[in-house]
Amino acid sequence: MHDIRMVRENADALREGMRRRGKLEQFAPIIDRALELDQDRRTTIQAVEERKAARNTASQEVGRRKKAGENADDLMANTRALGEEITRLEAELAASQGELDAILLEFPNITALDVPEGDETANVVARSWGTPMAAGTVRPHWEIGEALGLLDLPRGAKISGSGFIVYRGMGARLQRALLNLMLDLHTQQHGYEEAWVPLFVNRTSMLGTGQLPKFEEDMYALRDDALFAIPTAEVPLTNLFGEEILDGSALPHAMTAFSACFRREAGAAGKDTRGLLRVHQFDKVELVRFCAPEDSAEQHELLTSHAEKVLQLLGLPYRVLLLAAGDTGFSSAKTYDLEVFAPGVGKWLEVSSCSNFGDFQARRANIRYRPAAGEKPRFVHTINGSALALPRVVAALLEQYQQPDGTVLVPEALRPYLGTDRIS
RNA sequence: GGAUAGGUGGCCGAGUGGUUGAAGGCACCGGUCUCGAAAACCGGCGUACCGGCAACGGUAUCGUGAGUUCGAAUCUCACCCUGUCCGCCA
Repeated sequence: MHDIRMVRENADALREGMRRRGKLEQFAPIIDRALELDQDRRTTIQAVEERKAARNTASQEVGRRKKAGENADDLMANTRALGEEITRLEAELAASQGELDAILLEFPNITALDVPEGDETANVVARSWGTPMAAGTVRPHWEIGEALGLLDLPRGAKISGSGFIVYRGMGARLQRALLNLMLDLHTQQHGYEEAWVPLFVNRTSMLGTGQLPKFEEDMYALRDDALFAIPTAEVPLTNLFGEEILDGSALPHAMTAFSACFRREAGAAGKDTRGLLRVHQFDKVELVRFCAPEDSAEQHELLTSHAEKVLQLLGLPYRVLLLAAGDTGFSSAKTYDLEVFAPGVGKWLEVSSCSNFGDFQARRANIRYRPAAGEKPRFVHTINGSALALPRVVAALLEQYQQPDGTVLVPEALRPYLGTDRIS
């Protein structure tokens, strides 16, 4: 969410931000409307507060007179009239304010200056690691998974629907092994505090991180309770400190959590849906960092390197994409996608998205910090990223480490967790 | 799910419908004292919005939202949350 003062005093910066995302046409009239509503709102606030001040003064005088046994009927009539006017003006104010609030929640974040303009064709490979195998030299993961009894997609579809995976045998254990590897790495080597969080959260939390109001159709919602299934642990982790003022000396603060993630993928039907490429429920280890604004660029690089470290340990060649403005997520100011190469399907698969949100989420969720005792609270910056999302890592792993005899070699770092050096 | 007791500032804790943003204490910050520290004493100390270059002024805020009233932390209603007891349950 953007500061209404920024919109008011620097509407051009907001327009420029929307232009870089390729959305100026869509948002220009809404920006104008916001400015208009802000003007209305401030005019009405002044009118309301002027009358409230008058009422407060008069009411106190009523009290004084009554205590002294004097008559106050005239004052009371006067104040009653003021009250009616206040009621009317407040209704006006609520209308302007309500529309303005709704609009402010609709603007995406303004991307950072070093983010390239344009749509996804303007994405930039920032760096890469390892040498990808030639595409098409090995079988796709769904064939390997079925042959080794790791995946049972038909039964997943039977009990839940397409896009719901059943892992079996070493396939199931592989989930556990990967999660433990990642959590151990981040808590023991990278300094993250581990959390275990609810999978269902309320509407306020979903608004706080920016999933709502725009993307409600992508979320699973419960029928009888006002709760949503989380699409990522980013939601509970970030909202943990909503409405709080953190101690500046405790920043940056880093949290990690494993969670199941639920996504309806409403707009993605039929696109890259085979095997493990796009599923409705998956496990993921998430990293979140809270920091002071001046540190966020550096903290973003640090978090991204933590996610990369997992791929390096697993020996999976990957590239780091700096997303162009038009491809950058709604709440994000700057995003690196980590893509791992899956030689069986012959594609780069997104396994992590590491974003710097600036104060965008912090404003929505009201997460602040006090730089030092006696100083004013400021909004924190939030940064998060997957490290990593499991299904596509599993896909790449099976394909990359497939052997001519059909078995799958286990990368060194994973062996203690999986309890074997080969899946057969 | 039923019954019952509660939700006041960073924390604890007063508060009769009328100068209550809210006593008191703790914590914190600054100062005096001291070689230094502690203690003691003095002063300061929530957040947000509106107006103003600023000084400052105004408004709101006692779980949330409505309502009664000239006026609500205080009265009414609904909801949320917490404690306790009962029921159910992995």
